[in-house]
Amino acid sequence: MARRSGRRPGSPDTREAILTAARTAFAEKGYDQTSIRAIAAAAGVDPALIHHYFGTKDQLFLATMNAPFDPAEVLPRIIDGPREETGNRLVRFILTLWDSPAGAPAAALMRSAVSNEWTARLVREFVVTRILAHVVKGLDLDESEAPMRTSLVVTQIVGLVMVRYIVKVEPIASTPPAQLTAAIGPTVQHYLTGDLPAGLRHAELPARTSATS
Amino acid sequence: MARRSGRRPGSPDTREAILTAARTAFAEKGYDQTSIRAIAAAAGVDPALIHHYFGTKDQLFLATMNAPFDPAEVLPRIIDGPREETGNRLVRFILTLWDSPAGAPAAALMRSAVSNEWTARLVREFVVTRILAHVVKGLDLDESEAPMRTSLVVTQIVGLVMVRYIVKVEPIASTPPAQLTAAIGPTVQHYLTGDLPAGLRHAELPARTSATS
DNA sequence: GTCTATACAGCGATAGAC
DNA sequence: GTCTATCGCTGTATAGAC
Repeated sequence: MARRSGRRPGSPDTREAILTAARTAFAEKGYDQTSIRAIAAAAGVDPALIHHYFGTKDQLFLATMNAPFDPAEVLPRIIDGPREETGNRLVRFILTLWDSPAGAPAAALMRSAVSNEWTARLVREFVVTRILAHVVKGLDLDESEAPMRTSLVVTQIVGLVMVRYIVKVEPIASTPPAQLTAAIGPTVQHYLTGDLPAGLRHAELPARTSATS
Repeated sequence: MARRSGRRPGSPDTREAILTAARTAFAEKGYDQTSIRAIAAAAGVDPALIHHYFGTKDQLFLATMNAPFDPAEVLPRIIDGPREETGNRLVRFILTLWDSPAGAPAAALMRSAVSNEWTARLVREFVVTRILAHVVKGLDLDESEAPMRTSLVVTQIVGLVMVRYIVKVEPIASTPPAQLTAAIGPTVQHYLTGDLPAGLRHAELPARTSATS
């Protein structure tokens, strides 16, 4: 948890020091803007050691992504409970995740997904399939509506995360989780189980736009 | 509009060629990931010419930002009309802006704001103050509620833009603007004029979180 | 195991020849 | 006006000495 401060010659847990330094660095700057040298400096080790332990920069990034949380253990906290409060539980889960140490890899992933194609794919598969797919599945929705409902939920969640943790716009960045949940949870709930406007109920997506002005 | 393809020795409108190439490059890669050399190659000019015309890379970026649209001309399209449909008009405006050529600078700004501090400030001031502040002002809201309502709107708008234009998650990325407006407009409307949960009605933001788990 | 030294590529920016 | 050449810097990655 604590960042390595001084020099650490001959430390046995150099590997862990590199990992934690890499986590915070990636979380703050994103993948592209984080240099191996900077990670090495923060960890108090030599840059060459990083390559020695983890190989390439990509492999190091993936190593920091491992085991931020266990989906099987955490999913019930979103799924179990009254159906009408799934939105609240989802928002609350997101906020507690990001406010915890496990939020650092998530921040890194978000920051990197914007300018990096393969991390963007990681986001889609990780967040969408590993979390939201299970949540939606437990709500016995019309299967043809599920993708659109999921996407709408993603817009609200991604926007919340971006504004609160990445761009840090006030007052959202300083609002307590409980109140934020009360404000945004109902929106997510509506996207999950509320009425969808006619036309996007089913997955019929016309190639033409009808009215834009 | 069309990207310069071949070589253009001695062209009189080299400046414009550079600008359009820069716009699309910044829009696709963001500020940091776009190199002067890449822009020059796309425009079919020499890298040194870019410095000659625009000075530094920052100045070139700012030059591409100029005049995507005129707020004074476009704001009435959001403000004028029934108060209960302001959310719809706002979402529709965002979608038409981003689907138009003027969306390229906006995309560049969004992509860059994530990893770049001074472009993030640009986003906050440009989008929030130059657009949303005027919209909110026209709704005769409780002044103490305005910042929180604006922030909530920003979460939904930013999320929509991120999912549709930056990360391009389906089916949102392919949904016609009209149907997207119908789905998300009411959310924005609710954040603007709907009931806020007790506790964040006013700007009293306790430093402690009350209940997170 | 750990670190010094360095190879190699790409960046923004500048000077100056044509 | 346009382009060649180059400087100074930073990045990843590797080879090899201790």
